[in-house]
Amino acid sequence: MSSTKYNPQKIEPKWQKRWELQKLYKTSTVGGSVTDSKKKKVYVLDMFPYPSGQGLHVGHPKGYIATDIYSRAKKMQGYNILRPMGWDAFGLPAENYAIKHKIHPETAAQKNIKRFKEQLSVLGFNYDWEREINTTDPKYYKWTQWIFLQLFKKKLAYKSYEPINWCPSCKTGLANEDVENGLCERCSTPIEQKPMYQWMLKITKYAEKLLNDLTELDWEKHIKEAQRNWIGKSNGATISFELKTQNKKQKTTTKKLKLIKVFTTRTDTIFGATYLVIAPENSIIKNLKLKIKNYNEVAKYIEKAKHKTELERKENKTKTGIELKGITAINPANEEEIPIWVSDYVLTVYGTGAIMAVPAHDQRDFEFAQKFNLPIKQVICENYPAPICPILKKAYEGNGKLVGSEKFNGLQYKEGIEKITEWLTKRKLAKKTTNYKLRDWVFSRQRYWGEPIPIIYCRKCWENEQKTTNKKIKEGYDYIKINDLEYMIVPVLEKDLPVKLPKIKNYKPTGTGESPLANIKEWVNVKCPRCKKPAKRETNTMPQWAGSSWYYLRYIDTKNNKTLVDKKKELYWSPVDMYVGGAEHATRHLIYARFWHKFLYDIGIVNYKEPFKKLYSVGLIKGEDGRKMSKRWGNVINPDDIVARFGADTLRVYEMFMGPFSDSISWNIENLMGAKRFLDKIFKLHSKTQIIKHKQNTNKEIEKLLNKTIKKVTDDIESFKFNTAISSLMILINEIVKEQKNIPSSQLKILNSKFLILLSPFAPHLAEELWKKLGNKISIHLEKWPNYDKNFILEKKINIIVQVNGRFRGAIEIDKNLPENKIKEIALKNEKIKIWTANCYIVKTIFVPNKIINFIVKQY
RNA sequence: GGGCGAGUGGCGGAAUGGCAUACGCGCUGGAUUCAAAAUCCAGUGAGAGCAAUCUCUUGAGGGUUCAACUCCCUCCUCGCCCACCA
Repeated sequence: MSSTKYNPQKIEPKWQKRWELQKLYKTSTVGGSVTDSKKKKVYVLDMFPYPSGQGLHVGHPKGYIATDIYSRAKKMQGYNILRPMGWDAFGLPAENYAIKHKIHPETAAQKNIKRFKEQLSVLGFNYDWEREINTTDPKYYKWTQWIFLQLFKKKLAYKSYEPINWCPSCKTGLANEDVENGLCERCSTPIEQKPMYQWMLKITKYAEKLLNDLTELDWEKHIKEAQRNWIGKSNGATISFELKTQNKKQKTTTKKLKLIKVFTTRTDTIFGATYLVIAPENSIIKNLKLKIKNYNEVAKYIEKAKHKTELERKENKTKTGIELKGITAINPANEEEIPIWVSDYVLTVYGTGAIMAVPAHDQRDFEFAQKFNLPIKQVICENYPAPICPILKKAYEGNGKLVGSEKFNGLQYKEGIEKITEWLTKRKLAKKTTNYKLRDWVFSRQRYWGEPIPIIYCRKCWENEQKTTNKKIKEGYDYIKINDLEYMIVPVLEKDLPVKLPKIKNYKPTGTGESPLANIKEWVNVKCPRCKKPAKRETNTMPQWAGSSWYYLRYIDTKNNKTLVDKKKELYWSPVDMYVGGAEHATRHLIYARFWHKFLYDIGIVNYKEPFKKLYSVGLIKGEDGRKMSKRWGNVINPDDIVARFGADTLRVYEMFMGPFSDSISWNIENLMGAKRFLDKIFKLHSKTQIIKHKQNTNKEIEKLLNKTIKKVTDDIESFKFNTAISSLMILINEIVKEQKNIPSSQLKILNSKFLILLSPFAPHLAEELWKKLGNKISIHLEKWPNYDKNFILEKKINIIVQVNGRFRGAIEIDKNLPENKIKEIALKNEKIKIWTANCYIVKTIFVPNKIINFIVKQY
């Protein structure tokens, strides 16, 4: 009848089909029944995949297996579960793949999704596929566009013309987050700075909230730290330096050119500021043009700096620069006249784009000063009163007290910052300032495969506006100048959403700063929704990160045509209780999604401030050679092959048993065989006819072990320690196999049932198969999770460790909670202990109840 | 340069103040087999010993403690993230 060999190839597809037919994993609809909405919920979410052309490798499912186990266990523990899956299919990689293989991106995306879904389906996951979403579906991106319109209404989406990161290979602008070490994150091409019109999202307005609310989140520390660093808050002061032309007595007259402002966190070092440095792109330079005697040379330097890629700037550690001749600045602290330089080691995008250089206490300034022979003045000393300071070999960046700083001498540097800032502020020369490294999000891409930005440019509206109102309108938010003609920026009406991405033949990037959509006349030319006169559509598209910044909300209410998500349903299901994905998203997806979520909260769309309550990051599965799995190294392992050879349950158990979930560990086929053997052993135990001896007593030992195992597996699943959960299951099964002849059949049956329930989240197919074999009619996955009996775990007899002088010398079995003096008596009578206490007297006894007794002894 | 984390058998790892090396892999020996695979049994950190047993051992050094893989300090090595951010 039933086969005696464990045959996953046969049983796994069988159960997958049945589960699907039974709709075992359909999420219960909330709102319909009272009991359901009263039931506690758990929302378990994987970072949805980007369906690439290569398909999945064995590393991808690791996180999905973990969430599968977690959600299965939670369901059995009585929770309402939401566990959906979907596809993040817009964006550069999909488009580049499509261009390379000469297939339309839409066709490629569909093909890749199909392949991914097939690969996932053989692993036996409990996704509710009725809630599948796809970011490229117009019904979905309608709401991505809708969010953009809301951002626009609140002036958090604006147009700006400034130099941004440009990838010459992908032919598009990129966000700061898409650049790694000066290279394009997708294709590793050096990034250039190119000024162009861009849609920007004002994420900086949320910098403080994004930073502060991190404390509430139950996330791994390193992810939170990564976000903190990325936001990069620093408190300091903006200090004004007055300018002087070469004609020393005559200060510059133009009001605009009177000052240069710098940002510093170290006001205490201002007496050591011996020159100023301005970033080449800083507009101050152009404004000072007439005063600069060597302007031509300066202009040349600036031109050269502009053409350097980010990478060249960073790689070339030797500092370059040029002095602005004919113009100097006054150090507001000591009234000293100091030179002004231009150098590309100062960034335009941070602070004011100008710095006060303190070469004695900043290594970068130090290098620059040395190269150009500028004075280096030490104002912080480690020892105070300072000995004659030796000539510095490098900048002293440590702590210390102030010297050479007139009345502030002797102050601890922190106090110095306070006092000097106060002193300058009173004279209106400084202002406390906070700066962030976080920059506004460059939100437009000059590419085809993305959500169209729902904006229309109307010349007529601009003209009407000029005629009819005196209202001040603002460039970027309200109008835009293209080729010297102004246009009003008109948002698409909400009722006209979605703005569908037209299907076109030529979708290759143009490189002109416009997307290929610009060539589709019939799409670009539209009626203005305001004045109904001819107008033009925005042709840039949204970046890859747009759709993924809110997808977790849509799963709650996938089919809603009226709103993004029903607020009541959102109240019930949000926030995501368990979110699992790669750590590489710490400063991209996770920060963007938090930003959008906070915005949606502020405009009343969602009920909670934060989207993801708890977060675990998946550790990488490396190749057998220890390198990252990649086509390049030929070390990629395909999950389909593993499933075909060993079965999905083996793959699942192995990947969870490899080691700690967040660690990256190399694939090892022999270890995988170990997981297979574990499942074989279970199958074998169940297929053997049990020989039953009658009238046996309940086996107390195995009962105790069972209860311990229930506790261990339950706790370990909760804290994502799957490796030790599996190890405790192994211990239990080994013991059952060994002891089965000493276990009465009625007890063995219960034991086996409970074991299978504990196993079922890890190896759902095998557990189901054996569950049926035990005679059960209803799926094991609908069973209740077992409780453990505390009384079995709390043992009556316990082992107490006996130490002499802190060293282990034996263990004694005693009744639990025996008083110290009794234990002492027993221990000292013990033969083994006697050896170590002979001829000694006891100086001290350390006793930890039910754990240890330690005698400190000395020889007579 | 800054931030975060890690270093334990031949390997993946367990233990997070209280018997270091659970569990798995590998290896060695044996059973089974014509033979192999699979399976089962025994052993497996190092050193000494016939043995009971003892000594040493968690990257290095120091400290706290009756007791340290675990806590503190210094150093070394590796990994990840960020980086001319003033």
